[in-house]
Amino acid sequence: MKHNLDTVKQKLYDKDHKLTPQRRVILEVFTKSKEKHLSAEDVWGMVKKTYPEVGLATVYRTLDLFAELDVLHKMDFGDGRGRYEFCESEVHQHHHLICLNCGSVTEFEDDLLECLESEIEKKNHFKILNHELKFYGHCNKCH
Amino acid sequence: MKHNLDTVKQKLYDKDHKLTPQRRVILEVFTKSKEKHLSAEDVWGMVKKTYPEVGLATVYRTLDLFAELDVLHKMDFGDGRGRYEFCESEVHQHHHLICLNCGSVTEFEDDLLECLESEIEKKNHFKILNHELKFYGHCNKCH
DNA sequence: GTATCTGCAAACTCTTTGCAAAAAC
DNA sequence: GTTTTTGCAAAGAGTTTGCAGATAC
Repeated sequence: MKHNLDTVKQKLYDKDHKLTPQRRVILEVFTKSKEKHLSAEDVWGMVKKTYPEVGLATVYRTLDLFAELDVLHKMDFGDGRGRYEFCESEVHQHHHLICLNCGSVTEFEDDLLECLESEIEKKNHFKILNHELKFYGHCNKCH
Repeated sequence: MKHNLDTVKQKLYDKDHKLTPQRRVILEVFTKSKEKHLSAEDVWGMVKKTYPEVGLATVYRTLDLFAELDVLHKMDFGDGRGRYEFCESEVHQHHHLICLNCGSVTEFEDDLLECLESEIEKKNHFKILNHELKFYGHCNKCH
């Protein structure tokens, strides 16, 4: 699932939403930023560079909307603010190593959980839609 | 690691904290409540039944303190409020199935991750202190 | 032209903090 | 007696909402 302007436009129109310059710029921020896990305030700061009059409320509303359309994925690293990144797939995200000292977030991929899921689903009568695995500890800079 | 009044008392005294009636009652709430994942407001509601004049700030401060002493473990289920439960072990907590419809939280145990950890530590130069695994989906009531 | 979207300010929720009085030891 | 702890009220952070004007199509 690769998101470009056209696929997002389509998703918006499918649900009677419009493509506004604000939404376009917010989307651009995510394609261009090298930091992946952006908070609303982060996004706002970057959007204002090309669109200074944008409101923070618009950023929040847009991030919400994009999360609803499965364009962005909302995460929580326990620091009291939501973080957003592009949805990797329809189903599962990758996982995160979170440094308790400096707060840095590293990603890693793993398929081990997939095989666990069907077992857990059966045992608990629970339909799994997504999973989230986080390791907390100290990164190589903070040893 | 089983926490009773005496072990907690010891932990408090070890760090020059005092055992107050408020702290005693808050601890009791966790031993007596059948719902395990309590928010500060939850705890406050239950504490007030036996100690009506307690302040919410005291509850927050006590939960913080207990988390620092590894008596309680603070969690986050993505609903914008912190949740607390007894620490299961010095190292790792169990994991959670979170229903996206009704918000119910079920627990499950699994040791599969333990074997993953040393591999991840080596590959990423990351010292893992704790991990957190959550499955989001629909519980048996909400199918 | 009409429904959606925006910016602003105000409201809201959860949590933290400053302070003087109270309590633990 | 000293230090920690408490309750209160006020402040703080992050997020949401109501509304009138603006914009996409």
